[in-house]
Amino acid sequence: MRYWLMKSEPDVFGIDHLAERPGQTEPWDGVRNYQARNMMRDQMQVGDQAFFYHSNTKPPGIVGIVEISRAGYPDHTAFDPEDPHFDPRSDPDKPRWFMVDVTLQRRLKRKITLDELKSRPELADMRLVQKGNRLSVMPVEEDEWQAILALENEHGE
DNA sequence: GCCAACGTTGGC
DNA sequence: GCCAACGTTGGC
Repeated sequence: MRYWLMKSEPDVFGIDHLAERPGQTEPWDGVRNYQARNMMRDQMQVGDQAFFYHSNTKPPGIVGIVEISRAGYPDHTAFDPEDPHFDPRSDPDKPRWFMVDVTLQRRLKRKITLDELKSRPELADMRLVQKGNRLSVMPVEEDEWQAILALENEHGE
């Protein structure tokens, strides 16, 4: 079992949207970055867990935990000209983009902010806290995962 | 709203 | 294959 972190803008698709979906499950569609695509297509497995991170909001941070409930499969939004994530280069017979399904496991008791993650020496190696990071899907080491969960029960800054 | 960082595209 | 131009991400 692996651990991940997945970013989304709460105005576009946040944890409240996920909570309202049938089965609290939703395809993680629209990812158009090859590194993120490769991880979803090749590495994510059913049962893996991921932090749900809210980006482009004040303050950005981790708000919940989701489980990967379906492994990588073609992102059909790339085939639909009406869809904002349409990509004419993705052929249904040879899809360029992939997605997974995520199911809400639980919300965190409080948002663990990016500032807080940055302040922790044990998390300094996380790609999330490094300058210029733009990857929307990234692996999280098990010790980092546990360290972040431990923060949940501490007071915020 | 700004803009630094970074990924992608395409001319050469 | 290089790299300038361009588009996007995402913190601030």
